[in-house]
Amino acid sequence: MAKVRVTFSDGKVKEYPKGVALADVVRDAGAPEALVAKVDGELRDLSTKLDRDAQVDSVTFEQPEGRQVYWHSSAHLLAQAVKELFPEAKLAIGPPIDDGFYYDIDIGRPFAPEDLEHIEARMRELSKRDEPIERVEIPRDEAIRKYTEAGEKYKLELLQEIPDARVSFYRQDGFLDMCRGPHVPRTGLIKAVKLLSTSGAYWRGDEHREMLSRIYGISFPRQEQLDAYLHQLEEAKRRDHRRIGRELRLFAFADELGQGLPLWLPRGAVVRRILEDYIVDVESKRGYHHVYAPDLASVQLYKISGHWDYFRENMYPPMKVDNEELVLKPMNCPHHIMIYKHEQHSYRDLPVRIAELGRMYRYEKSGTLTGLHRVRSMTLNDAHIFCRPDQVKQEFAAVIELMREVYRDFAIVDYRTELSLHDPKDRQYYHQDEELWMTAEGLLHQVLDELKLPYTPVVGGANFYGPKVDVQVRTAGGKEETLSTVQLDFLLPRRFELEYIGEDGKAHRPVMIHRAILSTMERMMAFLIEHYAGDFPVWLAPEQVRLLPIADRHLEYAQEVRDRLAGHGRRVELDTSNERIGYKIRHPQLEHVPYMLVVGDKEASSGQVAVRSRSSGDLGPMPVEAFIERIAQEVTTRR
RNA sequence: GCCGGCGUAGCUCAGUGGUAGAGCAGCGCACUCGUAAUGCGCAGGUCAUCGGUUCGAGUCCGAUCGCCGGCUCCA
Repeated sequence: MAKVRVTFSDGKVKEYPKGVALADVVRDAGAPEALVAKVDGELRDLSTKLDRDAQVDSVTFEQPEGRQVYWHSSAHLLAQAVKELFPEAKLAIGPPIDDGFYYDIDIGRPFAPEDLEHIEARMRELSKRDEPIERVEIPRDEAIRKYTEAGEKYKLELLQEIPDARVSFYRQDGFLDMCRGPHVPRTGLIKAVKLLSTSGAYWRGDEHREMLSRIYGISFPRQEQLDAYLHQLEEAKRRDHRRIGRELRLFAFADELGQGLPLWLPRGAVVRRILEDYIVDVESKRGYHHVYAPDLASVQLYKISGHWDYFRENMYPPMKVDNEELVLKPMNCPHHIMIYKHEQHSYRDLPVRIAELGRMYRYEKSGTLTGLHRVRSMTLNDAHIFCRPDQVKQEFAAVIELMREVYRDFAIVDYRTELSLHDPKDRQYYHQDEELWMTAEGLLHQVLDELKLPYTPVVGGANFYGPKVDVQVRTAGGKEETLSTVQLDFLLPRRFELEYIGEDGKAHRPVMIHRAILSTMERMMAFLIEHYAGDFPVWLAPEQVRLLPIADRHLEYAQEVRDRLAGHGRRVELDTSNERIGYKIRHPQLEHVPYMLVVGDKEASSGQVAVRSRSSGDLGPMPVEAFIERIAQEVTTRR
């Protein structure tokens, strides 16, 4: 009998009869938990028969690839449940996502919350039936006939684009779904399921096409894992900057004021001013020059820059005054370009780094606005570097270094870097000079590689004027968004005919780097609130110290201490209420004030304060001077 | 902008067609207290807005506005 040689990931080699099922191989290898297996690096169903020598690795739920397969199979189970409950439903697509899975379905009406419960219950039943999930290959024309008869128009559309003569399907019980696979071997493996939400989703992501109903769900092999996941979701909600922002009185919105237009309340404004002072200071040390530009500009400026052609749908419409047409500025770059152009530059002057905490107004679709993450009025920590072509790499590297310094100060470690490139197939969103794109994108690839910065390329993510490097962070809601961005631009210098005088006495064209490190003040604030879960470190805390006198007779001493701390620049408040100390502590504790100072008879007579920390509780008494020193130390080290 | 859900006191939420409620916060009074809620009292509402059905609407219907979750888009 013919044999096949299997090499396992630990290097062991074993022989099996030719045609052995992968399920038997992985079981033999001591991996009964395997959901699928990799054969020479490619994911395969466990039912696959092995007919050649190969490297075989078992894949379980613990591995990201295993999860994806598991959730993909869960999406099929969801579809099966929906089809049983709503036979007229038309299925679209049902992929796994980072956290779970979804399926886009058309049942001619939206799903109601009760529908979800019924579907979820049906999924549990289907899991209990524990049917095998089998791969079947069907000739293409037969598949087309099946789907035409069934009226599955979305599947049919997908099928039209598959060139192969045979198309793979997966069958569980009577349910059949076109799918590339692979899948877990049995429905019974999908044990703990929760359908989380429904929403509308455009067919193929195109807002001009049908609106389908999407059901999101999550699943795990064990109930405890699902419970833990749901608990974690609840915990994340507690970090939500909208909730903490309201509770800590940092910012607010008012219906009367308009959508997406945040108000910075006094305590939030304190944090913002610290951030602004901080970044201006850091940038100044690195050769940036800070400027101010008006919020309004002639539409003419944006016609030259190209924003009018490529960015108009995000701009507020122009207002006519006298013989001018003015718009609210949606970006700062043209203004900084005007500043660059205001004087002549020698090659010796470059790079010129023009920075601004630039307030911008963008018309964002109403449905996209969320808290401070996405607003219509925002202030960007913006800068534009005008440099010679031979300086691009070093300037780019300097920006990345600056970013790393800033991230250290805020203890930001959890982020991902993307290289956003233009999509040659989608020309209308990008400037038309393909050669410029090649130059700019090639340069960015090179710079990132030299900096050893790992990144994910994103085709179609570029701005109209050039490619960019985006730093992605996660919100409490689990969504990714851009914090820092560095963009390379050969286009605007050309459109504005920017020049510098070279060594040869002739005019040359500079290159622009657009960059934002702290993002917008709004988004940074949202990020920091969630990052710290409201526990701002002392240097950022809107209120650093709350003074808590034990009784009325200690008010005078408390005031004295308050004044001394304020004299050292501390942000300090005094609780003058007639309450007992436990109650007085509760409030600053809930408001995330880092230090509480309790003063009573003992402290007043000895010139001390009893220090309580928000995080570690009672620290005992110490001289006022010692506390002042301690907190000053924390502020300078930004702890 | 599109799909769905939601909108009752500053906040969290009860209230299934028949006289608008609770807790916390706020204000007043008393207690002067040692590390996360002292007690008593008082106030607080065009039930998002507008229209409709009904003898009667917080409750049912419609529109508008806003918020939330997605889609699309993006700092």
